[in-house]
Amino acid sequence: MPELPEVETTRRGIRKHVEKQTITKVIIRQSQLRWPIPTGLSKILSKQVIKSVSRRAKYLILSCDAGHVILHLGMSGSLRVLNANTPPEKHDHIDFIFTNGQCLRLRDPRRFGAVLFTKEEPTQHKLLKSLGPEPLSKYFSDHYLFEKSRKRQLTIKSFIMDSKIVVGVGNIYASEALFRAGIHPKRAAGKVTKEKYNLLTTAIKEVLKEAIQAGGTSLRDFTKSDGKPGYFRQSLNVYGKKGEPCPNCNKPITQSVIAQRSTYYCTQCQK
DNA sequence: TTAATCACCTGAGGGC
DNA sequence: TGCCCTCAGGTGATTA
Repeated sequence: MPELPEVETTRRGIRKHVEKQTITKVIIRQSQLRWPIPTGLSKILSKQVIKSVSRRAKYLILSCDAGHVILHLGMSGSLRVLNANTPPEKHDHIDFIFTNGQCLRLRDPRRFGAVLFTKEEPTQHKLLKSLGPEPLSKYFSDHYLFEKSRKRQLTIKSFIMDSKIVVGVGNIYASEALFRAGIHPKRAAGKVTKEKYNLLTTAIKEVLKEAIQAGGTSLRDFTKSDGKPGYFRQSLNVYGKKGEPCPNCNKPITQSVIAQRSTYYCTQCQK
């Protein structure tokens, strides 16, 4: 399931194959994703050169002179670069065909992903303009989180998963970062101390950096752009480890549901 | 304004 | 082996 490290891994994987390539056409097999793929996309992108592949939060942005393609991988999406003659398989919804005979292919079994197009600056698109800072940027700090959290009653886990606060912290990495920082996931965000936010900020940055270096976390659905799995799963301390001993104190890991999401934590180490 | 819940979708896995 | 049910999860929309 793609979170920020998986999206960044994908961006790095496809970038060298896609940048400076000229699109000949776009083949849409299934337009009903999270939102319908814009009609006329093939005509708009025909003969366009992809100038850059960038990322904002979990959105990938393919930029060309005509505008910007905004891609979201949703829950189960993956992008691969392969020969355009490779027969599509089930759930291969869209191909961007290039003049060099290659194509960029989106597969998304659960169809929670999205393919959108905008002529405006992508950061001003309605989906992107209200997003919080990138967690690995200098704008994401303990001071920022502390100030944003004052008087907030929601749980700290929901708080750090709110993309208006900070982008890219999904369910897996929220559990892992809170464990590293020693913060109970059900604690009210407004009750967390400045010192704990310092630990949490560091933990979020660390866990995301490590996951990017490992090529993401492969659970059920995620493979990298080369089709290989990511390896950060081997570094998870609590996620998916209900009943297993805590790596710090050996007390069994607890699972409960917070904001409709499975949450894993140690009641001994996280207060 | 804030917080909680719903809806979308399909594959995996468990129970029978 | 096959069927049925539950669970998983990102995020915008809706509701309270």
